[in-house]
Amino acid sequence: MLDILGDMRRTHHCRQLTAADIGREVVLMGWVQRRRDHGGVIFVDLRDREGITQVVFNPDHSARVHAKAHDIRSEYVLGVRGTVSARPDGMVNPKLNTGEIEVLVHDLKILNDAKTPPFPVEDGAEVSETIRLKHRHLDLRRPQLQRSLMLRHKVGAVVRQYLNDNGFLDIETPVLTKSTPEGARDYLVPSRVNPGQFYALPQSPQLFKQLLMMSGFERYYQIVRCFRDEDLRADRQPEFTQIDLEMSFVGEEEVMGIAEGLMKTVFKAALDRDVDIPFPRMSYDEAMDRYGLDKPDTRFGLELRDISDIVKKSGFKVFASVVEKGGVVKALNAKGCSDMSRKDIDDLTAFVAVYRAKGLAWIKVRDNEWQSPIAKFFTDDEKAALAARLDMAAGDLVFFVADQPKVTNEALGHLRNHLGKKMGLIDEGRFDFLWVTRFPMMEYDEGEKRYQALHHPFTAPLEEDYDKLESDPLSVKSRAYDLVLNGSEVGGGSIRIHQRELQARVLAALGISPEAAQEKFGFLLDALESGAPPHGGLAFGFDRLVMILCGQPSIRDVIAFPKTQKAACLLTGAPSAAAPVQLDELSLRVRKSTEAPS
RNA sequence: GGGGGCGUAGCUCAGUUUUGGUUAGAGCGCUGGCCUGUCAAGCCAGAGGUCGCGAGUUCAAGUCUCGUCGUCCCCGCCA
Repeated sequence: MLDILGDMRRTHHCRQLTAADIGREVVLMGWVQRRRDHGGVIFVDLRDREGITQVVFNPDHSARVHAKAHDIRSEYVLGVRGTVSARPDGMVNPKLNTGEIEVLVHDLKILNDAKTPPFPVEDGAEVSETIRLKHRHLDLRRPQLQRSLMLRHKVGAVVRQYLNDNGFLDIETPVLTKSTPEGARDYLVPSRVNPGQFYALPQSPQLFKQLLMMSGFERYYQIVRCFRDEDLRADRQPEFTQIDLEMSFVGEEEVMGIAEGLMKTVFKAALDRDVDIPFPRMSYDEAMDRYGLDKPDTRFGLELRDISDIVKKSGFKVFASVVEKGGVVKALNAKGCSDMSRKDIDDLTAFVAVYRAKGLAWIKVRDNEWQSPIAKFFTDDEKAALAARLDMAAGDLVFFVADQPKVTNEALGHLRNHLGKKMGLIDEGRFDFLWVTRFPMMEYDEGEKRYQALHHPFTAPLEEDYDKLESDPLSVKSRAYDLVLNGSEVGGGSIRIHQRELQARVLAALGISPEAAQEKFGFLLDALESGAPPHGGLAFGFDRLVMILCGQPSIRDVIAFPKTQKAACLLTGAPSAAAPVQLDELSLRVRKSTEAPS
């Protein structure tokens, strides 16, 4: 069979040729971005993954090739042989890297034709995501996605290089593994040879990497797929990728140091930017106090201020009674926003209502007075104290939320981010890293009436808090740390528990009985008795990190084949019904209403 | 599980409320013709519609009602 390429082999890619190549004979291969047929001369913008070069078919140069070029349409696959030529005077295209030259074609191979694409394959074309995902193979031809996925590759490559250089071993862990009913919902895989039994896909390789430390590998990493069967978001996919690492004989400093070096390396390689290390650190309590969230965006101020002490005895009963009941009143001062309309404020009230805030009080600071529905409730002393605490000046607009700490912080924390964007306070060119440390070990789950690990149950408590594990579990701080970048959690980890007795105490504090602990984590508890070294580690959200590096608003934009909000793949049609034969083999039966048509 | 937005030509949208009414429009793309320097090529002509789907109200539904499906954003959820 004759190879369609014949003797034609690519010599250059479509971003490579410059004025220095004028006169050379070259072969380019790629897709037709656009064809401009002037009846006489025909121009084709030829695109490959690197860029675009204009190729020219001139009847005076080769009538045969020119005639053939009439059949060319968008997205046809071409091989062209021709001579690199200077563009005529005044015809240079400054918008193209290769705009100084063009290739005058004397040999054309149409390697494949193509149907008219359902949407233009180019950046800036506003096409619905549904259509794009249905034809993802075409969507992926767009330069933006090509750049993003190439950057993703580059980041992965430098991560591996950096970790290899620092003594980490890339070790694979199972994908078909054991369900750990703590935490997120598992994806389950039925076992054919064990009827009625299921594997779970890993939510992370957490326990395996700890076991590898116990096995003596000392430094482990993996760029690894993780699975969580929870509802999707712009930054959450059911399968996602982590840069997962673990180290033995270390404390927080060593793990954070490796992570900082890794980020520095990545930012240099990906964006040619120098980031300052070490990164600043902030305790969880301070983050909540100043920003209301455990992942503060530190690129702008607009910090929250607790004013509970000032208003607890005020005539404004809403504030006073919230403080009375153990809640907090916090405020943020939107400097210079006093011209905000009533509708704007109503919209913001609706915005915080999403986070369960029952209202949003406000004060507009005018030259000589406060314009506010609540100002009349405060004494002159209280007003003076508020003005001082909140740095109120003419032109300011101050917002207040009064509720239980969780609600107040969450509402104002998100309002802060919202206003930060709206008021243009964020320098988009900035990358602010922040370590958030000293997380609480656990929180109380009102719904399930029990304590839950904030991080995960294998996180070590601070040594000084050991004795409070039973008596005052909510006050116990952990040796966990999250890495926050521009208000987004990009990584998290901890020093782990490496002593069986302590692990048993923590599991007990979480309300897990010794029997249940043995059943779920027995293999870990056993391993902890066999000489487990002190160890700790960290995992980065690879997709999120690449998303930020690419300046994209969704991780779907940095994943080749992402899923929709209903966890469907529009390209392949997954998920789909299973054939009755398959279900039989797996000893499964599906409810009638959802059965596959047979 | 809940709240909100969107669904009309291949694509992006207008038309949908105020006011249900004959033949549903535009731009881009596509097809054909003309055209030898364009790069958002130009000029002329043309084709292209299950108004997401299903019921209902009505003399009459893209438009009103109910349901349903898909998609996006958010809350819950995501140790």
